[in-house]
Formats: sequence, structure tokens, C-alpha cells
Amino acid sequence: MLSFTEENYLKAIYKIYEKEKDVASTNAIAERMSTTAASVTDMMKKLAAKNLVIYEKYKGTRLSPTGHQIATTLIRKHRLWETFLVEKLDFSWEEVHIIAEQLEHIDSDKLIERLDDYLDRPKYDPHGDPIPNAEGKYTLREQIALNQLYKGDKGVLIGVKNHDDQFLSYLNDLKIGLGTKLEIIDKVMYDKSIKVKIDDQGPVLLTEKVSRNLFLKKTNQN
Amino acid sequence: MLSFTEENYLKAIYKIYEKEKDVASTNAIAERMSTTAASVTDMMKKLAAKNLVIYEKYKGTRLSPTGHQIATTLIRKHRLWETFLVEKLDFSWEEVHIIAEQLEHIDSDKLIERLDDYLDRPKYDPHGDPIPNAEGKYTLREQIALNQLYKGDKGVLIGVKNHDDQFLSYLNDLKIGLGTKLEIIDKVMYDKSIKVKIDDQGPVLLTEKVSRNLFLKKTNQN
DNA sequence: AAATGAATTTTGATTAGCCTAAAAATTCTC
DNA sequence: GAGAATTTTTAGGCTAATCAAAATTCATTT
Ligand SMILES: [Mn+2]
Ligand SMILES: [Mn+2]
Ligand SMILES: [Mn+2]
Ligand SMILES: [Mn+2]
Repeated sequence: MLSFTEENYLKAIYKIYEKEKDVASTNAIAERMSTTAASVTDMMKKLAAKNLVIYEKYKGTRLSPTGHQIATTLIRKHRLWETFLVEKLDFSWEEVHIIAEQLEHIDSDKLIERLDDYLDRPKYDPHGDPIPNAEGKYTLREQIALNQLYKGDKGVLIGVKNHDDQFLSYLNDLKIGLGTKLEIIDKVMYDKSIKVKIDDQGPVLLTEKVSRNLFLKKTNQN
Repeated sequence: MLSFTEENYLKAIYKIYEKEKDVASTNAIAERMSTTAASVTDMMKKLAAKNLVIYEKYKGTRLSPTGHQIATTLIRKHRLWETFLVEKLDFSWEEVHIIAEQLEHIDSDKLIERLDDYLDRPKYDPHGDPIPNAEGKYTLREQIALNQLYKGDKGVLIGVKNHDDQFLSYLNDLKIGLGTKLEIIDKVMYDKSIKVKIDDQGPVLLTEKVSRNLFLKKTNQN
């Protein structure tokens, strides 16, 4: 049985090398866990002793197959709970992450599977992130960030990169959510801001910072 | 913010003086928590320093108003989660307690209230135990243990005293659950066992040990 | 009111998780 | 490839939660 903390470390390592990297540096882990490199070193030794990570002094840490499986299950639980909170308890997408951070540690295989059934085996969570199945497999969708599109392009929002409360609330204000249709009316070259039509409403200007964080499925040909 | 452990201590104290007692002895708490008296003493000092309990050396411990409120909320969360697991995820009543022991520590007021709504503000959990409302109030029903009834008496099962997996599974085998109608066909004076008719099935013999643990609402006059 | 036995508290240790500061290893720069 | 800068590890220490064993207090019986 792993502690809450150990589980969070495994998830941190997973997240780090989900982003291209094939090894998680001590400092990167420390940053993600909001702790010190010294604490990370201690924990890596402990997790290595339990065969959950492969840790090499000064070289960094990778997940062992077991560690990888545990991390994937945590992601699965996290995303299923987020889906439950939004779909069944009517929470808004910016509220659920913080609660799911707790719920993901509940230990019961049967509970996860029942929850998955109850939600009709969802493939994506309220932020558009893929939910691994019981075997840890998930399929990525083709998606493109809004700032990569051109004038005249159309698409549907299928995910967000940034999950911050603030960012998501801003999207709520703009009436932008998963499934929202967006059409690029104009791009301002000077600051890369983008004028878009949102569903069937009047056009709105989005900064480049915002547009980089919106993932679309293109719906026009080009 | 309280630790998982601190919360469990508060709940243990609550449970102890739910059973008549007006003060929880160090040993009683130690037994409930499966720990030593020494550990309990340490924790009582800590909880007293946080004004969650009133602890007097050698005299025992009581809950402060704050401590009582926290304990009641824990019970509320525990019973709501148990209800969720049975009503929505189709768990059986003997499976839910162990999972609810984890879920009760999830910290989110909004989550509890949403869950309560979602379940249609249930008044009783899957074992027939009352669920405190948001103000910590609950109403006890009039109930009588099966072993207190007489030949010819009829009733409906509305609660169980013992919550053990084993006991509940035995009731499942007998097709006895909350809502089951029971009628006393005969009482054996020698060993106090009771012959009952279960719903509309043939009669079954229950030992006194079993009958003491079944709470009924009487449905005949007498 | 002393003696005895039970309950409770104190004492001294241990483990997990964390930290700061110092030391060591690695990587970068010229 | 030597020295500087950065990263990582080690050393030493702290707190929360736990325990076993010793000491103390309380309750009961004579
Ligand atoms: Mn999340
Ligand atoms: Mn998510
Ligand atoms: Mn229970
Ligand atoms: Mn219950």
C-alpha cells in the first residue's frame, strides 16, 4: 500500500515525461511537487527500493512498469472522478480538479470500475483529456491549437491545455466550452491575437496566450 | 485542516458516547482505534490544544462543540457515500463501509451538499442508520429488536445493529434486507431462537444472536 | 487508611516526510 | 580541458504519529 505522498510522486514523474522527456530530473520533480531537491532524492531512493522507479544518481528517474501502471491508474481515477463531478453532480469544469486530487487516492478497484460503468465508460474528461481504460490504454485525437489555424478556418473545441481555474472561468465568461464551434474571422499580425466567432454569437478577440491553450478539431476542409 | 488520523479519533470519541456514556475513557478510545493508551493520551492533548475535545487527565475525554460538529459531519459524509455506493453504483450493503471509511475524509463542503441533493436528501443509509442533515440534526425512528417481539408479531426490517460483512452477507443469503417483512411464527424458549416468516417465503430459524441485531418497525397492533 | 490492582500518563524510541546547509558531481563556457 | 555555474546528493535536524516499558494516579478492598 502506497501513501498519498508516494502516489503523488509517481504521478509527478509520469506527468514530466508525458511531456516529451524520457527521464525526470530531480529538480523537475521537486518543482512539480513544490518541494526541495533533497526531499525528492530521499523519495526516489524509497520508490526505487520498492521497484516503482528506476533511479540513477545524478541521471534522473524513470517509472518502472509497475510504477507506470500505478501512475496511469491514478490519472484514470482522477479523470473519471472529474467526469462524475461534472456529469452527475453538476460541477463546473474549473471546480473539479482540486476535488479530484483527493478522490484519485481512494483505493478500491471495484469502485473505479463501477464508476466507469456508471458514467458509460467515458473516453475524455471535462477538460478534453483522454481517460485511460482499465488496461491503461487511451487514444489521442487529432487536435490543433487555435493559434495554429488561419483566417477562415473553423473548428470545435475539444480540449484545453491550461487547466487553471482562472483560465477556465474566463472561457466560461466567453461562453466557450468543450463542443463550442469557433471560426477564425481575422488574425492580427502585430500581436497574434485572433478574432473568432463563437457558436453563433458576435465575434470576440482572443489573445495569443488564450488561443495557444485551446485545442480544436478542424471542421473545414482546406 | 485536520489529518485523517485526527478525524478518525474524533469519530471514535463520538461513537463511544453515542452509546450512553457521557465521557470516553482513554482505554475505550484506544480499543476503538486499535492503538495503545499511550498514543491516545498524546492525541487527546493535541486535540485539546485545538479545542476539539475537553480532556481531563485520568478523567477521560469529551467532544467540544466544534469537535462534535466535525464528528457529525464525518458521520454524515460516511453515510451519504454509503448510500451513493448502494443506490447509484449498485454495491451491496456489506461492501460499502470499508470504502466509505476512505471517502468520508474527502474535504469539500460543496461536494457533500451536491451529493446529498443527487441522492434526494436521504434520511437513512443502507444499514438503516440515520444521516445527519447539514445542521447535524437527525431523527431517530421508533424501532425494536427482533428478539424483543413475541409470537405473532409482524414488522419490517429498518436497521441492523451489527454491520459486519459476515453478518450482512448471512442476511443476504437469507434474503433479508431493509424493507423485508418478518413475522414471528414461533419462539423457542430453550435457546431464544426465533422462527420467522420472511416476506412470503417459508419459515426460517434465527438464533438469538441474529435476532438481537435486527431492528424492526412493528406493523401489527397488539 | 493502607494495600493492591487496574487505568492512565510519562518516558524514550522509531519511522515517514520534510527542511536547510554543505559537499559532491555534472554540465557549461571559454 | 580548466574553472565556473548548475544540479544533485549527503548530512543533520525537525515534526507527526506511533509503540513498549516504566512511573504515576485512581479505585477498591480489606
Ligand atoms: Mn485535473
Ligand atoms: Mn481533467
Ligand atoms: Mn459504515
Ligand atoms: Mn452505514
